[in-house]
Parts: sequence; structure tokens; C-alpha cells
Amino acid sequence: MDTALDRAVRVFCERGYHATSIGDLTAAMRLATGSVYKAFRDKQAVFLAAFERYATVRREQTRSAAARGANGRERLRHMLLSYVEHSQGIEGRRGCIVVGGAVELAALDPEVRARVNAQLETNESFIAGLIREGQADGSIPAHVVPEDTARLMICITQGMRVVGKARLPLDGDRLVGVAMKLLA
Amino acid sequence: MDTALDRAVRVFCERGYHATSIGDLTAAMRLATGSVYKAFRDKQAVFLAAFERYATVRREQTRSAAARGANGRERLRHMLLSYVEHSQGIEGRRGCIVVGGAVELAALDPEVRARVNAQLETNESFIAGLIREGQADGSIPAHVVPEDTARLMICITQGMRVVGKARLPLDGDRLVGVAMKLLA
DNA sequence: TTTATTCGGAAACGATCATTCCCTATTATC
DNA sequence: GATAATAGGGAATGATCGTTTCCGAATAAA
Repeated sequence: MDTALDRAVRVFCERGYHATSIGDLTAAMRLATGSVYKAFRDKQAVFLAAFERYATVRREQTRSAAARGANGRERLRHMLLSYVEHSQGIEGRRGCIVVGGAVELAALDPEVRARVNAQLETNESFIAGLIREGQADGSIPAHVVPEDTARLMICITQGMRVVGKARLPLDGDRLVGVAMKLLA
Repeated sequence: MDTALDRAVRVFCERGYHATSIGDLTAAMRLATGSVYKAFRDKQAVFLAAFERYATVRREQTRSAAARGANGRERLRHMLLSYVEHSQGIEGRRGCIVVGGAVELAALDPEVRARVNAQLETNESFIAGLIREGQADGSIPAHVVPEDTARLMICITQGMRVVGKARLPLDGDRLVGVAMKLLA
């Protein structure tokens, strides 16, 4: 079932919510129509489950990428680099279900909007935490405002997914090199 | 007709492409079904026309906002501030048709993807130009790389539209204050 | 005044959508 | 070994989609 959900994630990432038919889902999940409706109340429920699954996986990936840094500043650098990588190539082309949910459904579905907000705020808190760690270990100046910088970095990461979906190339080292100025 | 197209822009911004039915369009444009198909080949053509209309208006708004600055650095500051304002409140909630096109259609419609790319690259060139102006007038250090910084700023602006659509509040002065560090 | 033409409006079309229902295996229980 | 219960597969359903077609009104030409 989790593997079926992973396949649903891919379809929703690639095609978004409205362009994904139940037929697309059953084909991707290798499940019949009836089976999908046995497991989920309706299409929105499939989307919400896929959303949570995606968010969980991405949270872990982001955290493990950050963990590779030796101090707060380096952890932020690795996190940003990880975001660029995921915004590029096949995965970048496929897209992010959080960005898709925000753009396609935030205005139409309060339930989805709440999940998107929760995910964005969780990420923002994580980034702000990394900044504070950096200030504690001396790798980031004290005058950096964690909340403001974190919110701008959220804009950067979400924007990278948009640009990546449009297939503009992103150079990780150069982009992150510039972005690290925000911690000066 | 241009006023009808403006109404179509609003609907496509708010609901995206697939969630907007011809019925939604005719209601918003105050046109009958037949009249829409007299003026446009199909739904995609309406979207492309709305896209171009939106892009043109936004280009002018961005340029006139930038023009309020006395030097390159100040022009960039005003441009970023303008983007935050447009990403907030009613207009932010409504959304950006370029971001919507990128997220919802870039993977499915090569024609839309080409328009999105063109719009992003135009904006990026404009920003890179402002940076070079700032370097020429001494308001921006010479070691700033125009292309890399411009691409990151594109990520920032597109990301702000995503975050604004999710209805997270954005503080213009604080956000732009942080972003201006990229020009240090 | 009459005729031809253009323009907008609404009904009708086939296709596709999300959803429901029913049937068939398979497993577990007694 | 028989039976009840459950999970999965696929056809049927009503609604809605994008699109086409036809009709009437308004305008311009004759």
C-alpha cells in the first residue's frame, strides 16, 4: 500500500490534482477503481495521503542533508544544496506536491491549504533553528534575524521548485554561493 | 474584449487552468459559450491570451516600480518590494498566472512551458540589467555576479507568489531588507 | 424597404470525469 | 471441508467537461 501511495505521489507531482484522473491513479498505483475507493474515501483523500507521504519523505531528506554539516552555517548550506538538487533534473521536472498544492488548491480547498501551511511553517521553523544553531556555534553573525531570513529562504526553496519545473537549469554551487550571503 | 480578457486573467489566476471550466470563463467574461469560441480557438488559446495579457501588465508594473529608484541598488529594492506587495493580500491570494502555468502545465503543455520560460528569462535579464546598472553607478559592488544573483532573485520572486498564495503573511520591509544582502 | 452579413446566445453533442455497485476470488473460522 | 467475511477488479451511472451547431438580433449595403 505504501508503494502504491508512492506511485500516486509521482503522478500528483507530475500532473497536479485536477489533471490527474482516477484512471491515471489506478494505472500508476496498479489498483482497480474499486480498490482505490475501498482504501480512500475519494480523490481528495488520495491526494491528502499522498501529500503527507511526500511531506514526510522530503522532511527526512532535508534533515539528513542538513545533518551532513559540521556547524549551523554548513548545515544550512547542505540543506540549500539539497533543495537545488531536488529541484533539478527528473525530480525537478516532476515537481513538488507542496508547491502544486499551494498553487492549484490553496484557493479552493481549505483542507489542502492547511496542510500546505503546516508544511511551510515546519520547514521555516527548521531553517530558523539551524540559523540559531549557527549563531550559537559562532558560524553565523548574531545580527542575522532568524525568522526573517528563514521566511526568505522558504521563498527561495519554493521558488526553486517553480523554476525547476519550468526546466530552467539551476547551478547548485553558484546559486547557493549567492544565497549564503543572507547569513553574512 | 481586453476587459473580458482581464476577467479571464483573474479566473485563471485564482483557479488555475484545469479547475476553470468554460462555464467559469463565460460567467467571468460576461460572454456566451459561442462567443468565446468565436474569439478563441479553444480553452488553451484563451489561457495563452490571458497569459500574455497578464505578463504584459506585470512587466510594466515591475518596470515602473523599479524606475522609482535613483540608482541600480534602489531600483532593485523597489522591484523586490513591488513583488512582495503583489504577492500579498487579495492579489497574492489570487495568484500568479506564470507560476500557475509553470506548476500546472509546464509538464503537460510545451506551448505554455515555452511562454513561462520566456517570461522568466525576460525577468531575469531585467534584474541582471539592474544589477549591472548598479555596478556602473557604484551602488552595487563589482564582485556581485549579475547572472547568478538574478537567477536567485527569480527564485525569490516566484517563491513569494507560492507563499503568498498559501496566505502566509509577508513583511515587505523585513523580507526585502534581508534580500538586499545579496547585493553586498 | 429589403437583403446580406456579422455577431452574440443557448441548446445539443460526444467524451470523460468521479463515484458507486456488483461480482469473484482468497483467506480465515468453525 | 464448509462457510462466512473480506479485499480486489471491472462494468455501470450520473454529472460535468470542452466543443460544435444552430438560431435570432443587429447592422450595413443596396
